[in-house]
Amino acid sequence: MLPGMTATRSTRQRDVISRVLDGAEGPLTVGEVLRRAQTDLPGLGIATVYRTLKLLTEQRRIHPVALDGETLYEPSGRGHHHHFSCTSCHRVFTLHSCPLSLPAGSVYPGGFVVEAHEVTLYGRCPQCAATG
Amino acid sequence: MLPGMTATRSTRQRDVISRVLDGAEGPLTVGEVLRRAQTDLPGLGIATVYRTLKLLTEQRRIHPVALDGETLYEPSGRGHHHHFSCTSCHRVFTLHSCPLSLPAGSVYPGGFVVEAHEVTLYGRCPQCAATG
DNA sequence: GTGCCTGCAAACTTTTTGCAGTGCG
DNA sequence: CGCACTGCAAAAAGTTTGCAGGCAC
Repeated sequence: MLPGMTATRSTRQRDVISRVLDGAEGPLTVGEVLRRAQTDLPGLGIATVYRTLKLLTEQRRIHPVALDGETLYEPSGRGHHHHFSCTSCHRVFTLHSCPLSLPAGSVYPGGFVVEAHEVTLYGRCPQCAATG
Repeated sequence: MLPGMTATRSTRQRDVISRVLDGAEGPLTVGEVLRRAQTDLPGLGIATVYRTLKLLTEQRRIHPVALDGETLYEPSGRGHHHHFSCTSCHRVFTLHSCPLSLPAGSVYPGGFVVEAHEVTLYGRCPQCAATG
């Protein structure tokens, strides 16, 4: 480790929070991370969740997803993907295909140099479409 | 007017806030709406901005746009469009073309019934691309 | 044993609500 | 002139920070 750097410890809290995010079906809100992590670690505090999400984000192990004005978190390194937000049950799903062909470096009409893109689809998830 | 319904009045505050949104180059944050509206109406309070944005949203005259965890507002009825968020100057622009062909009712791989979609492009705006 | 990490509580920030006065219709 | 609307201030909700004790290493 470089001089001046501080160590980052492995703790039960951080392990549980990472595991919750890794095992989720899609990105989670702060509250949802807390709730799920507390089933393993009842005493876990919300401040630790915020601090850990910030730490993991700085380490690029997870990243925030802005959706409907909420900030959700999901693990990084799962490749390019997008999200589907169900207007009925309000769950968010991860979509593994991309409907868009816009490689980084493309120039969009008007002179906008595209570095990245985000697509969110809204509608009814398979379950809600069948039910409703 | 139907019985039980309450009237909605036209006021200087509402007019100014609507005008600010109509004249903006892209969607605005609550704080930005307040700041711009106050140049015309210095005494305007933040509570009135929140209440008016909520009212205009219920009337479908404007709608919220989720972007980077912030909620921005823009006028409705300007047709299908998307947004470009500049990673350098952090301004948000409105894009008048759509890179995506996904009509409402399409079924996306996995059985997701699409009602709407949102695309956000990230990168450098024409100005920042030229400067930087 | 050292000092990073945690839980709790207090401090901030952002959004909502209550209330008395104001002004639209 | 009645009552919806506004500004102010307090309340509620969401996020960050300070601190004393606990635990990883």
